[in-house]
Amino acid sequence: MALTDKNQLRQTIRNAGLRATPARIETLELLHGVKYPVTHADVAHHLSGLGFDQATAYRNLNDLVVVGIVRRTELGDHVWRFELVGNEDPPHHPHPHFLCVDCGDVSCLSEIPLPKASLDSIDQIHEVTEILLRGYCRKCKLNGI
Amino acid sequence: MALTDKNQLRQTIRNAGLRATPARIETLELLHGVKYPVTHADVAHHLSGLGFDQATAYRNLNDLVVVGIVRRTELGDHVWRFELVGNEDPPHHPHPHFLCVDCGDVSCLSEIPLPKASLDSIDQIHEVTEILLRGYCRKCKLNGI
DNA sequence: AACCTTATTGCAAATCGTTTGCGTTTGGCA
DNA sequence: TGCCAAACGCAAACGATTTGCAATAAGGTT
Repeated sequence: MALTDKNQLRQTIRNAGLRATPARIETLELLHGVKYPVTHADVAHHLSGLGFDQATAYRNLNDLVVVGIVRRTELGDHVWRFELVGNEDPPHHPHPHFLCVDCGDVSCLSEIPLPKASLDSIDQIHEVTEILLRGYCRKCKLNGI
Repeated sequence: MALTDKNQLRQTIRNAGLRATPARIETLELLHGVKYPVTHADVAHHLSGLGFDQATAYRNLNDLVVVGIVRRTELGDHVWRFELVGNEDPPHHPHPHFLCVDCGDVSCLSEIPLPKASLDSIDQIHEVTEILLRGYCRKCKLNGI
């Protein structure tokens, strides 16, 4: 009955024009269960524990990105991360992330005010689709960097 | 006499505690000549034209980063980019970049006002060292994306 | 100016994250 | 139920980056 119900997930996938395979359903379930972007490796590891090949994990994530169910992000540490696009309105609006360069933790900063107006005034920029901040998180500060 | 004078570069390298080898001097000269971050491959290609190995290019860039002469950035396309730290004050202040996900061009947005205050108020963040924007540049918009 | 120590280099092989070729399996519409 | 393209598993290919090792060279010392 929940939105993460297997049949619901199956429907989401089918509506996007993809076949609802077990690996894809598992992938979406995993993505529904986290609150920050996960890496290719995270998903591949999870799926391989269920008997799926990691190439399948990679391919499915990319497919889900292509059809717009999932968003792919690069946070500066050379690995792709994935998160559900979700039902935001509009669905693809800029979504800032913060990556701690020390511990690798990622935070979603959906509520932070963006300097949208000033960005629009920059000559080179037509449209900003993503904003990423990097630095040190408080936890790592406490551990004495 | 210029700051990019070979002897000046040699001195900069020596002051940082590294040996002033021809490859390093060439690397710094190249970095002085550009106004946006260049990739490992850019530098490696330039140096290999001068008879240096690409492993040398990679190692030198990383060394220059370690000693603080060069800054390493990741703009979301899975390649490291490098730029001089320069004589800013303070030398490592957040330095926003814009990457066009279509054509790959990079712009430095050193003058754009940052929401510094609001960032500091985010719980997870202790210090922001880098800001990156991605999207489409005007040039690519004109070419009809 | 020759000398010694150790950082740096060249080359090739290794590694990491990711993608792809190909023959086999499977989802889902007819 | 049967068909066919989509998706799979496997293993090999890939591009960016790093590393091991023996040879070379920077720069302080004599």
